[in-house]
Amino acid sequence: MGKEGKMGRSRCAAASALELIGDRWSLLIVRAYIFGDCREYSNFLEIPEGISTNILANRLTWLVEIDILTKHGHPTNRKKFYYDITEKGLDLIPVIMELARWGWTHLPGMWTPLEIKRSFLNDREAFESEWKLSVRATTERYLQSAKSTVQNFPIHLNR
Amino acid sequence: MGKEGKMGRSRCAAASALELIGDRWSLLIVRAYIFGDCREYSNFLEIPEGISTNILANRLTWLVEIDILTKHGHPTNRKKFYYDITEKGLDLIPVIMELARWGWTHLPGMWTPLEIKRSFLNDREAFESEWKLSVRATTERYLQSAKSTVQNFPIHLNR
DNA sequence: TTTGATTACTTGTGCTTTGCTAGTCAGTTT
DNA sequence: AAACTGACTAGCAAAGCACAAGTAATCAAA
Repeated sequence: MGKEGKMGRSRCAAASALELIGDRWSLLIVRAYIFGDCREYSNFLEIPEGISTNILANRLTWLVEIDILTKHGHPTNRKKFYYDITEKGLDLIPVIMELARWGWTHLPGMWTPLEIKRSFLNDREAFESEWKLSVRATTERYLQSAKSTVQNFPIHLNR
Repeated sequence: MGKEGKMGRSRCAAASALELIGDRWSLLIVRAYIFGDCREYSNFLEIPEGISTNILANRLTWLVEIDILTKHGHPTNRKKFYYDITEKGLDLIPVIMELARWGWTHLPGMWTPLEIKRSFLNDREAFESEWKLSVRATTERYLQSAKSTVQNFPIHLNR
């Protein structure tokens, strides 16, 4: 991909992080995964910021390449795929949350649930580990419901 | 500028923050200010990632426009300017540090002083307020040394 | 079993942003 | 007065992105 390119690749951790995920879309996609429950291509296409198809395909490939997401065949529908997130990806929660915190304290008109603000500011570590569990659980539920759909309507007799 | 453009401007705080400072250079410039003691145009030009002049001019204007930096005439040299940082700008310390933490824990070969890691991980709030003081002090020193240069060599008699 | 929809892309076109290099120009030093 | 500095602009090529259209595989319905 185009990312490893020109930049003198300093050994500054912040600069290198930005080199990998500092474009207009990567963090937004990770946010949509973690906080927006997106698991499939089509889910990401629907995020309110409006990403275009080619860029989405491009970024998903990239995020898999740098080991933030992993890609898997859908358990029951062979034309679908779903994405899982790695520890490295989940570890972006603090980055996204600090960005959000900056936004809600300095920009007008932001919509952020009070409960989220409160629990994040109250104990960041606890917030992070709770959200990690919640993300895993969402993936679990997503996969379960994929399977149960088939169990509930095995051969579409009920209509 | 080009930033407010296409994006549907969701009310998500993280997305809006990224809309303002989520490009390849803005955060790097703020980092160079806070952690690299850059105060003048020419200082920023020398950061190891290598920013080009037009982009730098553009981003500095932008950062002033969104109230992260402020621009001032140099106290003793009328062709120079220096930049000061606002509270809104200093409040990006946690964002930059979380990015750095992600980088040093997940990317190989990063150079980060152990003391910084330790003190950040030990108490983030303390780290932030200490650095804020340090940044203010650096600006103070920068301005003092500009003045004292003149005091030490008032009419350049001593060489 | 053909027809039509869905899903996850790829391709093509044009606009916008970036990156590099080379000026410019006022103020400063020599 | 000449050379130098600091902060930009200008010009152009390359990359990134948006929008529209197309494709290939799969699935569902008639």
